[in-house]
Amino acid sequence: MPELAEVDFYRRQWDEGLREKITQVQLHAEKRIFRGTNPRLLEAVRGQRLQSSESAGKQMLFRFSGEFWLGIHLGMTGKLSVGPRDYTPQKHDHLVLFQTKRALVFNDARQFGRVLIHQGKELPEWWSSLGTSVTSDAFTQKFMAEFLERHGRLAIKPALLLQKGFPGIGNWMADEILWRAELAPRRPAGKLKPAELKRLWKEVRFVAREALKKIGKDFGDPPLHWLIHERWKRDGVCPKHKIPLRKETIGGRTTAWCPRCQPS
DNA sequence: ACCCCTGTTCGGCG
DNA sequence: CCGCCGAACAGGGG
Repeated sequence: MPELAEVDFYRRQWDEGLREKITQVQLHAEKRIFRGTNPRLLEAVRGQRLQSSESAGKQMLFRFSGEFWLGIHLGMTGKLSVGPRDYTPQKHDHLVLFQTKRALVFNDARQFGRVLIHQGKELPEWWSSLGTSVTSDAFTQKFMAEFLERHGRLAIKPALLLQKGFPGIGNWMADEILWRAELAPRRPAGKLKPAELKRLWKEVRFVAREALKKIGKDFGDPPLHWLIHERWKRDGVCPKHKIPLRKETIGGRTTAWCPRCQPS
């Protein structure tokens, strides 16, 4: 499920446990979710305090005392939650960090997500090598255009899903952005005119900011007139024209768009 | 039973 | 070596 704003929402769930010690660690060490890392390292998090958390795109980073870093990616079905101190871990709770007053729970049924553990003074490499946040000052129209140029033959829809260039943008946000920018999803990324690039850049930032505001805080609903409310309906219509949306697989992902707003 | 899925990664191909 | 595509991953829900 989670894209930019949902990821940030889930990250905040564990904030309740900031500054408090981990008293016990339960995990499913053999699960795919720990691929590429050593789950045994996590045992040593017992006795350490959760110090801070942040998110970047679809990635989250939790910092613990003792120079421990925990990275989490939620994949398609991952979520973070808080349970009571006597919480009983469920089938897909692959990592549960107990504190005196609560349990910090990571659940992921499909295990497309990932947990990474790192110990050391420096930020882990997998964190520092992430792309430039789409809401930052560094994400300029020029910066975006140069990225699209490097993937010039790729359709704009799958280009928006490249996390190196658009960290946090996922399937629904990409469709929302293209609909608002009035760009057909199959347009080659490298062939947008200056005015189109400007609209795209504006809407990338608008949709990201607005989603963070509405969803990131309390998982509220996206604004009423947004495409997201129509895109998964069987008979979804353009919020603006009320005509049926087109739906096709583009770059392996279901894509919905309005043929009138977004002409080829 | 069958088909869908807000995500990444890897192998094959050009 | 680079970039793109489809399949695979694993499970739940309609």
